[in-house]
Amino acid sequence: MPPYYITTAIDYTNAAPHIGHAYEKVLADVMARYQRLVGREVYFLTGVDQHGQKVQKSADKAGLSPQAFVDGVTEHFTALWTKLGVCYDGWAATTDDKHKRVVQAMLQRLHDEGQLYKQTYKGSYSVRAEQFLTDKERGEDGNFGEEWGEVVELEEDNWYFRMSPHIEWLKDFIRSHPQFIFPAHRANDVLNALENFGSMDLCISRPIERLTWGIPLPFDPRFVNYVWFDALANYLSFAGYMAEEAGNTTMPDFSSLWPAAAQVIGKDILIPAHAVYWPIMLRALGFSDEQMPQLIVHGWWNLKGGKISKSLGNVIDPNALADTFGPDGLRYYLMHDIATGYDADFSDERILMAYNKELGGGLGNLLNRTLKMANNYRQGRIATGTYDDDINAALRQTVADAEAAYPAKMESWAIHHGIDEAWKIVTAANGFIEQTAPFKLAKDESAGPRLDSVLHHLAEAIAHVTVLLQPIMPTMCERIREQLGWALPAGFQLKDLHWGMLPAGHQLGEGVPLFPRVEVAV
RNA sequence: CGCGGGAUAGAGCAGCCCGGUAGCUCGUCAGGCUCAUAACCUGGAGGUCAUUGGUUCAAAUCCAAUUCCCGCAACCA
Repeated sequence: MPPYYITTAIDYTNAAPHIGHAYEKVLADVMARYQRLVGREVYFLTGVDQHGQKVQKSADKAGLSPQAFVDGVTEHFTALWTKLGVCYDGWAATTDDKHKRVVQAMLQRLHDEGQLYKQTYKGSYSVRAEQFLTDKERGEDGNFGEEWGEVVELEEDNWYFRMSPHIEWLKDFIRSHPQFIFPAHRANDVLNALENFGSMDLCISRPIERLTWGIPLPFDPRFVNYVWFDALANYLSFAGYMAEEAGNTTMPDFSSLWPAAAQVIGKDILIPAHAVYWPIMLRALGFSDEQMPQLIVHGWWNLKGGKISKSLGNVIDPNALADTFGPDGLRYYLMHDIATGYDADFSDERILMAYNKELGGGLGNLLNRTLKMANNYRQGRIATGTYDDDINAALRQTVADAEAAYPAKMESWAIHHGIDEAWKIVTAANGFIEQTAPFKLAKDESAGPRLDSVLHHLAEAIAHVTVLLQPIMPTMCERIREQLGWALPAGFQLKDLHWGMLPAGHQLGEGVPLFPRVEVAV
């Protein structure tokens, strides 16, 4: 089985990361961890898009060189990923020389093959916005509004990429490959957009008089590349594409990674960038239909009602949320309260509830009460014995059912449903305690064997939960296992789950609350 | 008639693809328990599954129409 190559959009280093950036990276990280859990080799690539006019302007404003400016902003991203446990294998920074060389090699090749051409464009140019204006920017009266400042007629040469010859192919490809875009309904959006696309080619350059902060065109030094062959190409360059031509060493083996199994992006950059430009770029470079990647298009976190709690601070700052609820608390919320591909409303009340009621009251409390009883009654030692009954069997069945249903949910990006499966075990185990009342069994000498079996079932069930939730809450699952006195054996895979992972005589640890209640006046 | 998404208990949502007693989290009310992070368990109240029509023995689920909300292209996940 080939490695699982998963990418995310690379974030534009013009401002600090917000909740949406965090969601996308955590989503990809959860899938990467899940794939590792099922034993697959994973290459997880994420990074930052550092070139462009906005960066150049922001850097000027801050009195920094563009590189110094992006380095500073980039640190906010890398620090957040470290904090949130986003564990990537490759870091795609577009100012990386390795990347620049590949982009130049790609462009040179397309140029040599006649897929690029130079043309003069004449139009209305806003000096203030530093961009050409189209009819869309015209106001009701047909003139450009004051917000554009001085508008002049300007003539400018630029390089273009021939996209028109591929538009019909793309339509056919999308229709015949429903797997290309997930969720499927987004494909209709793309096809609809393509109908109005005409025969537009893509402008891929800016003259250096206007933009210097970019990758120079190798065949025409008076221009730098503009956006797409820089930003989108990261998925190729950092996977080892054209490494030899570019003189890059120690790169991944491209042939084994491509096509990417999942390219996780937001719905805003599907059209036209990822669903139009990107596949056409790939095709122009010679990739076949079978070598097209799969796009995973996620929705947005909206702030409905704009209700922001002062006591929580700026509620959409992922750093503040991670400080309050822990990195894994935030990861849990971000994965649980949204269906992949759809939008959700961010709610500070909901994250507080998810943390206190579900993580604290549900999972955390289950662990804590189990360990307390085991330590009080049995010095934390597991005894398996021969006692069994229907109540025990029912709990084992719940565990088995959840583990049977879990993989399909995760594979299909229904992360919230995967979590639900794990939670069925948590709920059943809490109910199991009420049914069996180990605290009563402890007072009855003759009930000793049953008490042993009850405590064993609880500890074992929790161990199973930590495996299912491992991709979502890696740190907390490990902490739980520490308290259980148990660790995942080296090379452990999902299929290695079985009843009896905690052997007779196993020594449990001490219970310390892992999700201490957060008290906030919302 | 541009396209797409949504409409399910007080709130937020799942279920819809593959029709068969309407489910989850929270809130609320009443009990229970006492091992536990003021937590846990049980039960109740609360829903004409937006509307209308169709297919069917049977529709939240399939089909058709209607209404209302939310998005929709350039450097913003």
